[in-house]
Amino acid sequence: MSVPRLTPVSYMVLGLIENAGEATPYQLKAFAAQSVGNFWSIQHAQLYTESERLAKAGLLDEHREEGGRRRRTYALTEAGRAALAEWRAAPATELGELRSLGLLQLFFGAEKGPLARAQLESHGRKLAEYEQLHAAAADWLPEGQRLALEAGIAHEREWLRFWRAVGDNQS
Amino acid sequence: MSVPRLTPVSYMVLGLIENAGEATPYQLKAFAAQSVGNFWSIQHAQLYTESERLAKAGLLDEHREEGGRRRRTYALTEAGRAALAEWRAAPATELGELRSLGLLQLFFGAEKGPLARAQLESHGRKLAEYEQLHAAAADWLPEGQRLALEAGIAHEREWLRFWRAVGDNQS
DNA sequence: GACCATACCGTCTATTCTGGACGATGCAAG
DNA sequence: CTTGCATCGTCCAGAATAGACGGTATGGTC
Repeated sequence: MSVPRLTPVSYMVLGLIENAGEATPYQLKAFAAQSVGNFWSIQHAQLYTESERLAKAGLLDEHREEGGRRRRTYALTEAGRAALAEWRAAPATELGELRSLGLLQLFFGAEKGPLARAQLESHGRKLAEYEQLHAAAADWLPEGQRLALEAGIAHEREWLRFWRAVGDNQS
Repeated sequence: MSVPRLTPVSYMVLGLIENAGEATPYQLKAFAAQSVGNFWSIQHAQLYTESERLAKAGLLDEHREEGGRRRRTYALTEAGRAALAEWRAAPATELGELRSLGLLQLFFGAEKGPLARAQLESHGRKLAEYEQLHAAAADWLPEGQRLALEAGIAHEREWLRFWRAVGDNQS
């Protein structure tokens, strides 16, 4: 019940469980993989440890299957709901970081041509994936999730512009 | 001399030291803060541990002041130079992640107005900083570094577009 | 109804990274 | 000479990562 530090990952878990009503860590993994994981990925193992941690802190309610796999299913407690609401109500001012390996290589003087080609390939693929997702899901997705997806699309387009420019004026 | 896993941070340290010729971790911290740290930040403590690790691996040469602060100064060895070159020659295909706390809050249903305002403020500030840096340094910066800065600027502009749109069509 | 392949699911370990406290040294102004 | 600030380095607890490993359920096939 003691309240440990809540990290972005904590809120991710709380938020995902709020969306789902209740879920096992394994299910969270699947939800995350095709949504929030696209811009904030985490290790699957962490979903297990984080859920447990949040349960210990009284923010999640845990109950476990009797037989078989003994799956743990989690749901929000009132305290969990409150913590999530409180976090949402305090707009973040922090900025993300690009953390692009390709950009790092460029920064340290890698050859532009091959690097641009490699990155264009990857970003092109990712953009196509996002666009397909958007076409399929845009009108039933909650607005925040749709907007997040659109942010992802916009940044992928920006990366394509960028690497195209890098690749063009090189040899 | 055994070669441990080299991480992006390893190459960052190697690259920074290559730029500087030789440097103490404390100096690296200063270099990083105003350049590569803008898109791939690390803890200052890690510069000390990573330098030591790389020295143990034979990629850096370490020598220590006799008196006073007993600063350690590092320089690339041949092996270090080679490792860096090898890394640069293998173009990364990985993609970065947005990892924006604000986007996370939006995803999970935070109110758009206040969030957009907070983010616009932060991104506006950052963009101004980048633009000033670009104006001051664009023509003497190595090309890769200049391009990285321009990537940062472009993405900040994209964020501003995005959060403006989010803030506009809200209540 | 034994078997096998394959999906489903959870845990574990080693290592790295983060956040931030803490403390020491050096320098300059009063 | 002492006080205050910048410089500089170390340390620790806890969070996160990478990925190996192992167990459980399911549904064919022979």
